Amino acid sequence: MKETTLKEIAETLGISITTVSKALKNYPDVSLKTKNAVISLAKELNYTPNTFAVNLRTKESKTIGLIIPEIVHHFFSNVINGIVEEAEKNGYLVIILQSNESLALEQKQVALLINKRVDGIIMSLSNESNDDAHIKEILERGIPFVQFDKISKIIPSSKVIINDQKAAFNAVQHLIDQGCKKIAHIRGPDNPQNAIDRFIGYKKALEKNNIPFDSKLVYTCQNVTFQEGIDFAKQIITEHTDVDGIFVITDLVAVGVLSYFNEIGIKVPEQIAVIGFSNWFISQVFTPKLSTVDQPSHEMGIAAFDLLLEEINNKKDKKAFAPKIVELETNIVIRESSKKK
Amino acid sequence: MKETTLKEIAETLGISITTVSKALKNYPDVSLKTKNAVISLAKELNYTPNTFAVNLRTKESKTIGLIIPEIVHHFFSNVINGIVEEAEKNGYLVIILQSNESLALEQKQVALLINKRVDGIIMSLSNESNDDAHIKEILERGIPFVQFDKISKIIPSSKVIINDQKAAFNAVQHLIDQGCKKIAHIRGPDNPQNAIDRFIGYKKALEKNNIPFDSKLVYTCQNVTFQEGIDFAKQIITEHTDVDGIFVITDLVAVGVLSYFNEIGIKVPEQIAVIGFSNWFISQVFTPKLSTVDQPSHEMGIAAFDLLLEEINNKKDKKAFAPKIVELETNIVIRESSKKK
DNA sequence: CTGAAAGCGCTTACAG
DNA sequence: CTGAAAGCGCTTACAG
Repeated sequence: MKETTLKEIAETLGISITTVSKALKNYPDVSLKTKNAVISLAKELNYTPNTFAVNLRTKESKTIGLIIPEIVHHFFSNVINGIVEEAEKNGYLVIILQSNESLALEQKQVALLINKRVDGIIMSLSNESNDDAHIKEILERGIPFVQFDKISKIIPSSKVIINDQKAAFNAVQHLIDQGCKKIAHIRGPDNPQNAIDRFIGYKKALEKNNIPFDSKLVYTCQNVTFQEGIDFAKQIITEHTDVDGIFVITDLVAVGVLSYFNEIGIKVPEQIAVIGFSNWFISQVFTPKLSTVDQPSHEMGIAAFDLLLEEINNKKDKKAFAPKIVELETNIVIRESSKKK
Repeated sequence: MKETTLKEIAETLGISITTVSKALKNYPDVSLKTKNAVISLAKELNYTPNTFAVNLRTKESKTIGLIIPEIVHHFFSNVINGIVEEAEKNGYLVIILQSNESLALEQKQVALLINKRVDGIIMSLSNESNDDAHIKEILERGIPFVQFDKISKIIPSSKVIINDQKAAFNAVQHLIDQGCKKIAHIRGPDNPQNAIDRFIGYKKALEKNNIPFDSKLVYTCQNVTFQEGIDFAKQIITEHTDVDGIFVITDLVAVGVLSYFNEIGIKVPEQIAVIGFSNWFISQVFTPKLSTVDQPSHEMGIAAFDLLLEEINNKKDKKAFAPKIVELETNIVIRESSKKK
């Protein structure tokens, strides 16, 4: 179908393209009469400015890119939700890409977004990411960039994070307060900073309470799945008959643990207390209800977009911009799976 | 940062812009020597074609729009996943918008995407949608368009659907086969076609088995939430002490039902059998495990994108395109919540 | 208050 | 094999 252009409106009205453009953009130096004529004709013809031309002229697309490891994930879909909503409110659209936890895909996707000339990029790294070249390229090209959740500490960009060490510390301290003496940890993969930090928080809590750290009590997820929860739960009770508490990297895995314990009749929390991380929806409806650390996912999305927008605007105004780090609060949510007392 | 352009490459090499463009696009009528020189300089300068200019010239953006009611929803995030993956494979990017089940937002978002001149639009209607004007505008403008899941039957576009009537019929028949005599239905809101069709399937199954239909046994969700499951479960057992089966519009609500029955000690399936719809992840880990209808969400996403791509390509070739309807198979998944025998 | 003109960075039909 | 030129549809500095 033929799209209406400024030229057509100008010709129909017998005025110049310049004036039509100004009238539609409400410039002050157009007579009211002309303005009204233009606006009403534009409306009649269903005129919509050609974004491709506008983008080319203004060098911005009012579109940002978002790369996340997994869309089908309670935490990430909530973050997406926050970003998309906040972006729309501010006149921006969001292109979503999923790295599937693969570094190769992530690199390709960064290239796609650079190529697409999005106004900015928001990203959470894949578990495989241990190479920064593609991230550095984003910064070198001067593209506004915000990291969240799984971040690279050494990349000097804005970040939206939580204090994983502290949150993990509190979760483990809570288990200790409930009387747990031998606490296992099912941790995340080796690369992600948040898995590392939660592990450090676990160790620090033990140390603080004079409980010796035992590396044999630490189990490392490869894929962070429900099934791994089942498998590690089995392994833990086989290898350590006296474990009485488990701190798990994330709720999905923790629910796997609970599910296995339900099946073989281990009483939670009486025999073994369990606490997860993320406050996934399922955690509050599972039996027993899972204790966890609430992460403000929707708010993280909003904060990430806001930081990006600030950087985009500063860039437009040619103002310097120093990366900012926003740290959001987390809360321990105590439910049935850890309440021994 | 300054971006490299064709012009710069041309000037550096002392050749024309035309030749540079052709060399990079691998036209056959460029000497190998020139081609190599261009390619290697382009690489060195990190050249990336300016998509804004390419879009303007070619009149396509290799970007599609997706409007869904809710991102944070197991079914929809799986569909998004399928669409985003399939799009990327075919060189397309996906802009996501969420209508939040609001007609007003949905209308605004359609306008945004039209304005953005995406190459096509994929959409699932909001529960509020009972007005087609904005959808018709998509078609009138000749924008390739595919509906899925919550569709408008009368809009002549391509569609990816399941046979909701049949699937619901089978689910209810299954309850009857288990010996249920009085089956309640917690249905979805009034507008969505799939809620209507599932309701019809429910009625047909009763009819087929000579069970009288009783409108008092039908409960209508407004927001399709976990909490509504709890509330309706309570209402059902208060109002009808002899209900022995419930067919629920979707798993999220069904899990609410199960959760309430767990709490007050009603035995599922012995006293009341329950079956949901969608095969949400949680359904297989809940106690009791929820019977449900498996909907191939990821495949729906792939099919929707493929239909859209076909229409986009036909439009480019100026070929006529007749809307296609793809109906995907569903399967009943029988788990603990409905197995009386 | 109005408009001619340049230019954003590309693609491609056409000429040589 | 190479290149001059037109044109995609806008925006905006500038002149009148």
